[in-house]
Amino acid sequence: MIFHFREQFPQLNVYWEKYLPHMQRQEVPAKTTLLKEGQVSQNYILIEKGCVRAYFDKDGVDKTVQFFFENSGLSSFDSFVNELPSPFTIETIEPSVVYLLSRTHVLELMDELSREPSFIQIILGITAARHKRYNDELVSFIRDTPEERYLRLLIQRPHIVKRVQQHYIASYLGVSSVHLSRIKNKLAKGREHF
Amino acid sequence: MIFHFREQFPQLNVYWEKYLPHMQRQEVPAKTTLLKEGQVSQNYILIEKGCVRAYFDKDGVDKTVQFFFENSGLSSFDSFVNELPSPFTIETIEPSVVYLLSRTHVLELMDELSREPSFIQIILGITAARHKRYNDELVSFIRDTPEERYLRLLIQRPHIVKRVQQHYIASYLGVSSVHLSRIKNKLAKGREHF
DNA sequence: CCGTGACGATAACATATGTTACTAAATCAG
DNA sequence: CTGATTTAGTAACATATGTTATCGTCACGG
Repeated sequence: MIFHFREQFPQLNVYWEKYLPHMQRQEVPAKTTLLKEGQVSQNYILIEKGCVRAYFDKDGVDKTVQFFFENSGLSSFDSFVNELPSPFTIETIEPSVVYLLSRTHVLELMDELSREPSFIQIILGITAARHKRYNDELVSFIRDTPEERYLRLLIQRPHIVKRVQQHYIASYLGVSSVHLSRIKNKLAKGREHF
Repeated sequence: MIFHFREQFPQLNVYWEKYLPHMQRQEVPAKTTLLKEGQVSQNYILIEKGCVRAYFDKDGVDKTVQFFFENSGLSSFDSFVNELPSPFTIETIEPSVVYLLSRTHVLELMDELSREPSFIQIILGITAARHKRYNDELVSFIRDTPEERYLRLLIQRPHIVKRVQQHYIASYLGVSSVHLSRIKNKLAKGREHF
């Protein structure tokens, strides 16, 4: 779906730096669409500054799938690799600075990378990490109530809650923004006995 | 999480057949636990006949994650590979015939397999297919109502609905069995105008 | 053949969540 | 700076879903 590995695999930074001259730098305001649902992803996106979300439309309602922050890279995986219509939109949440690297250059980079002795380990590591992330997300949807999912987010990834507007958080948790307000209210009441 | 690839990668059958002598055949009744949540998975499981489900316990309630049928193999992936406690239980739904292949032999098999020229393609293919499956499942949970998920199951994997008891289906869809009854009832009423 | 238990349907009620509308505060654009 | 837009909170009501209890059917073992 989406992959981002710069922060997990710093040994790759040398490659990114080598390809910097081929990247297109963009300063964009909030709510800028970087890739539209239904279009073919042409660029791998690296975030230098700011914050981005991936979402798709269901009967006119946004469904947020994931958030991305500085020093991470992403693409609509299947769309980018196989030149298929992307199943979701990628849009900035804050004013951001991003670098775009075209498919051609990414393929070149991959080709170089494949000569790296630890290529298999890197690919397997990336794959396993990505798999674990999606899997944990799925299990959380199956197992947890929205309130539990919110608490988990607060504990495990508090920067997201601090930084992202609440209606996006609600959309990510799978509830309406009204209901997220209720959840927060209920949790606050639970704490006020102290 | 769980992987099963025999049906998708028939070119691997020669390997399974070679290791048949090392497999332990078991005929077991329905509701037999093959691997218990919290224990370390010691065997890769191949289903010759019957039907199996993976589930975990949440506050005393079953949460079914996946179903498996004849000619597919499975394991609790992370548990089997990294010798960790399995996050879920694997249990037969019907009287079944299964073959168990121990970790030692699976590792031997993998070692042989890695000399196969198309090893990378096979691994990537397996990984990509597995990733797509989990991803589709996650998207369905985010996007669809339980009723839509049930319709999707009816259309895309009708054999599951035909073969598996309804409370397991309900658990898999993420609703109570009472509510699944309501959904079926509502759908039946929608159709009775014809 | 009978009793027992598993299964699915249904009803009644409880709780969770969505929807709409309104308000106040914060943020943005000119 | 100021009006317009965005955002978060709240209330009231509607719908979805869970829980418990009951019932009829069916399969199975004694």
